[in-house]
Amino acid sequence: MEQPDKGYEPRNVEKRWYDFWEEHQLFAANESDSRPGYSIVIPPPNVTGVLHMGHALNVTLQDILCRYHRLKGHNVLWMPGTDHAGIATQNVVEKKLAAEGRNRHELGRERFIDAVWDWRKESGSAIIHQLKRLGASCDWKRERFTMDDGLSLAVRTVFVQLYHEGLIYQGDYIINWCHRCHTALSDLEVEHEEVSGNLYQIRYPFCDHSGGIVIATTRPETLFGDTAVAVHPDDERYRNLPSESVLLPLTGRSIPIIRDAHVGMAFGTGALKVTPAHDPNDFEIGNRHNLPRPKVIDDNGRMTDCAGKFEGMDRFKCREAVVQALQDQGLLVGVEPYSHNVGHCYRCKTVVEPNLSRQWFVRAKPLAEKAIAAVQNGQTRIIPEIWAANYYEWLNNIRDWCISRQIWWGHQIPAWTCEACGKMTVSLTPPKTCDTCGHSVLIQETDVLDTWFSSALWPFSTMGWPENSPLLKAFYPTSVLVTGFDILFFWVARMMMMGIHFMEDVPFKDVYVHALVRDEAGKKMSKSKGNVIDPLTVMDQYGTDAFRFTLAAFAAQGRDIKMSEKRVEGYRHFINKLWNASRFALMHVSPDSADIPAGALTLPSQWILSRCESVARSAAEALETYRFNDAAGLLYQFVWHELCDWYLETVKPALYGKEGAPVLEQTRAVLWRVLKNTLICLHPFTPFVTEEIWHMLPGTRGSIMNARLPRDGDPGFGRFENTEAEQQMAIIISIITGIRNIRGEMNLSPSLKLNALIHTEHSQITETVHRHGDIITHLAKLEKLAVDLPGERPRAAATAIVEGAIVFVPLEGILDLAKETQRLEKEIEKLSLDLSGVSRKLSNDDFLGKAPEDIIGKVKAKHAALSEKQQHLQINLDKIKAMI
RNA sequence: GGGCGGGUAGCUCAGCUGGGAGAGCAUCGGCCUUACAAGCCGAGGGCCACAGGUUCAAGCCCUGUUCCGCCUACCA
Repeated sequence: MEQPDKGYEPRNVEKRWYDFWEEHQLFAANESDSRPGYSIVIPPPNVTGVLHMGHALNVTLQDILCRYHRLKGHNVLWMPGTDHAGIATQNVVEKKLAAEGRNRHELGRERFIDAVWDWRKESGSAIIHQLKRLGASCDWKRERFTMDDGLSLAVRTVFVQLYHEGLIYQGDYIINWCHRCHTALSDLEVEHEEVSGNLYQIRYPFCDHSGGIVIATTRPETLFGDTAVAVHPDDERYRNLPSESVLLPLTGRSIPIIRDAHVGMAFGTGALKVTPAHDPNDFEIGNRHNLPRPKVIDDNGRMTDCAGKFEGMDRFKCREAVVQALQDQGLLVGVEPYSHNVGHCYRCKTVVEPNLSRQWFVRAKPLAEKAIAAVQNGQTRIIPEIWAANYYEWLNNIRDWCISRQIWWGHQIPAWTCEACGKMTVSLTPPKTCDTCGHSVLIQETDVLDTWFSSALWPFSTMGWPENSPLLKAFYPTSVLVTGFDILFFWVARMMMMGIHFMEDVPFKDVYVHALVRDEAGKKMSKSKGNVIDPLTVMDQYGTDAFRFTLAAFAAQGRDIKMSEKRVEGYRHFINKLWNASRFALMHVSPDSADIPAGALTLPSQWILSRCESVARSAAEALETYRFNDAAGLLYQFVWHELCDWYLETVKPALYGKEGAPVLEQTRAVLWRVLKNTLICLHPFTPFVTEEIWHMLPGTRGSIMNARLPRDGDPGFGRFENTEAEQQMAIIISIITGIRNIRGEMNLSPSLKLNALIHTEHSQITETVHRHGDIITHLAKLEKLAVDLPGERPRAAATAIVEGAIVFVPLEGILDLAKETQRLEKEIEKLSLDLSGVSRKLSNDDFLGKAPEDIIGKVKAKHAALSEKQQHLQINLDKIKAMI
């Protein structure tokens, strides 16, 4: 005989339903739909990428939002796509070539770019498949790529317009140069890292070779590019110098001593070597003093002819050699260990060199001002708000954005230089003639644009801009951008700038900034550290739903999420619990269960319906405010500890009871309704298992994705909310728990039937026990249950005190008197501690005079309850003691 | 140098506008009870980093100290 599945097996289920969703186009947005629109553009993963934890969190949160809004009845667009990731991708393909013993220079630009496209074709969709594994409900038919024709047109259009508006310019400036990637980098693409090096003190002698000025540097090899020594204008030490110039060591070149306020008098000797071509400050100083700016390190990291006999030497080798030479000549005054920050390439970690070169820049200030204003005036909300401060900070101090890169893979800058007059023509398409002189031979700029330039246009370029497309009309601005804080500046701020400039509206109404996923120890996951947890492995092992639920439950954490498989395992148990509870429910419900028959519902049914509606509402509220963890927690608590622990247990007698009884039909109907609504509420978090159960649930048709959330505004929603039922159920639960507690503490076998007597003065309790005593009898495994006004107490009884009542479990003959004495004493001690705290408050006139009424009332009630409880226990304790 | 976040149970973390300290995991005890041992029932466990302050009342607000982490920066 075929055994039913004991546990939930996600493997086949996930594949099956994902295919089903795609097949039925359930992810498709419709630009001519009248329903309220909801849109998200995905942060495009790099084409080189493989799914990591960061993607998993980011994509899961977006998917939860999209699925939630679909269940709300919205017309949802989740725009997917990938990023060409200029330097990163070029590096990957170059590495591949290197493995074959080739390099891009042999191939030439065109063939190299073809090779990159080929590579993208064969492996670029890996990341997309992995997103699908996660359940991502993107509208895949609309998938875009930052280098596809449409987006490339958008890039050129933006470039041309900004150029003509004077917001893009070309100029000679100090930029960050990576010798390995052989390109300029923007300031953001440089990672500063503390490195321990040396601070060298070098004497620059006066021209008569006497004395001199001692300067300090961490990069002695750059001295060949020095064109001055600078001191502070107010520095007394350098007031009357024997000479106004010094000899540059190892060269014999004479350089002037200049006065510039940039120099810090307190640092070292207060004298600074000025190397305009290789240091941003020195560059500024050089400009102020009209100094020449010779380059001493070339684009490959080797010394130029300026370095004399060191020409051609590697920059770091040269450093050693220069130090040695200086020492030989007695010009090295001192060396001290010095730790300082050094810039590294964010892609290949090579030490970057500040380097003078001709680059393209975006004038950022005017764009930034509007981006700041848009957040200040609430057009875009940043959530959590704390990140707005970082956003302002960066934009307020923004510097011009270096957008040109000396690589091949990317959008080639649409600028052409005239062979005849040397003037620039910037145009959407290759110009036939020079704008200035009309000459017809023009050469295109070889540089490509920073990858983030095209990313900055993503919210509107993907929707068809520069066309005024129906998609833009329907879905721009997008509802929310979900992203990690690591790209707040790289991406979010720049999308804001570009969106406002070109669309005259912000790109998104909300920005939800989530944490970064780290390993168990809180370290960044990286291949080199070997601490990477692969999301695919986790999904294989625990199922995608369990993984997604974990991510959602973690989403609240501040800046870090420490991922551990242990946690995922816990949530796998939850998925399995849901699975088993559903299996149980499915044994009892039928298509006829869809309508709840007229007639009074049993208390547990009233209660669970009330709870279900309340949880649905709270979970929805949590999602509306991006409190993913709260929503997940509410549903978890409800399913496990209310639906399973209490409701399913209370209704078993009815479900296994007499066929045809009204209570049976009723219970089946309630079970059906609660299960159905629970599945819908859970679906955004755990799409696969809920879809699977949905199809097993009689009376449902089609995909759960077409269902509607139970929520405010629905006809009939709220009609089951019932505070009285919740109160009565709370009484029953506390009585049962009290009796179970006695059983546990006394080590009484679960199979031993007990009697219980409840003393209470509260008619609500008396009535509840009278009407629903069967539930207590069943779940506390009682033989007899009675309720009475307080009076004669049974002999040798264990006691449980609950709010407003006292429960006796007579244990004549089996009560361990010593044990019960101990238990009661411990309990009383705990109570007196609580009680003394409360009493202190009530005897405090300040408290009584200043605290609000409701608080005082609460404390008084608390006091009464505690002392009543203590009294009861004390009486019992005395009684037991008398028996010993 | 500037800024930000965090220090709550053994572990990982919740704790919203101040009003009786929570969850999951782990631990201990009892249960194969007919959806589930990936389970059920129960228990123990916290000077909420430290020191002050504001308040009738502080995990929460203010000040300082300390430890950890991150971001940012042109002192060579």
